[in-house]
Amino acid sequence: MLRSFRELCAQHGIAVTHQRQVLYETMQSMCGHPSPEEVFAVVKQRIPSISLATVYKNIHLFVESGVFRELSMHHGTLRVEMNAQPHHHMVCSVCRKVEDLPDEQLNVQALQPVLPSGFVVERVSVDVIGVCADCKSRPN
Amino acid sequence: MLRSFRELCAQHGIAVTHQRQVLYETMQSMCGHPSPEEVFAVVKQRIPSISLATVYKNIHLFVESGVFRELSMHHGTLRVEMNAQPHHHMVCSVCRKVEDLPDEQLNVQALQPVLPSGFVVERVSVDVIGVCADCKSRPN
DNA sequence: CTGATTGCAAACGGTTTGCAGGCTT
DNA sequence: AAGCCTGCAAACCGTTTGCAATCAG
Repeated sequence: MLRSFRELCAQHGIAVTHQRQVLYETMQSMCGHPSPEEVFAVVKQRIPSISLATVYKNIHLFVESGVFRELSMHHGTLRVEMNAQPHHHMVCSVCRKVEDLPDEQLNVQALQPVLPSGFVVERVSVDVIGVCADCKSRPN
Repeated sequence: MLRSFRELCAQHGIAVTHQRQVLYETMQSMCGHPSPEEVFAVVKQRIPSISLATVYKNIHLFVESGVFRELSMHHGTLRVEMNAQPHHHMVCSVCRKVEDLPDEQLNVQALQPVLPSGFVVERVSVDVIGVCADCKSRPN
């Protein structure tokens, strides 16, 4: 379970640099889902000369090599829901296309979430993440 | 079911303008979840003089007044998942804070989604959307 | 008539890129 | 030694804002 950063890098085929190691440790130590700017501010305390570009490059490297994951598979730009029916989404992890999935096709009531008290639920949204038929058949 | 745009505006307390009406009709007619730029390109065919700023202003107005909804409740900036355990999310619709919800606290296997053939599922991600305790207690 | 809405252009904020020098392997 | 990685500054792109002219109620 407790493995060194060197091993982790070897496993993912990426070089071990000081910036990379401090960034990794910092991200692991931060709770929640901080933004790149927030991570940058903390890393800067240990490496004052680090640049924001390096933080971005390495966060992407970590995500691409599978060390971390992206929080949301959705598009980066504003997307609006015009479908007024209750429904959920199928998201393609390759092309990021989002398709609707009618609520009846999912047994959402069965979820029965155990939540901390104080959180007032408005609705439950399910994303079925995978690879769409188009991306599956496309060679690349 | 079939109600006029005038009625819809009256109901939401917003003024009826030509741009607004064409934008609404265009968005309703586009399938999927087009970006503001994509909507703009289509609306421009009917109103060549319309500006992108107007499209943005009105999409926001539609979302604020409840005519449409936002596709994803997540932050606009890049957020990374450092928690390697299988889990889901509780998202506050007010402050957009995201908290983790361990997979065991949700009966996800019970969902049994009915999917179109050709879609290969990687995982199912559940967002429990609501208002967190902090935002609930905060007066504003 | 009054306030809301529009189109424009400039500003903005988060993110990416090109590049010269430095570090890892 | 070869190539990857860093820091910098400029570019980028989606989005927002300020403003004067125009429109809806």
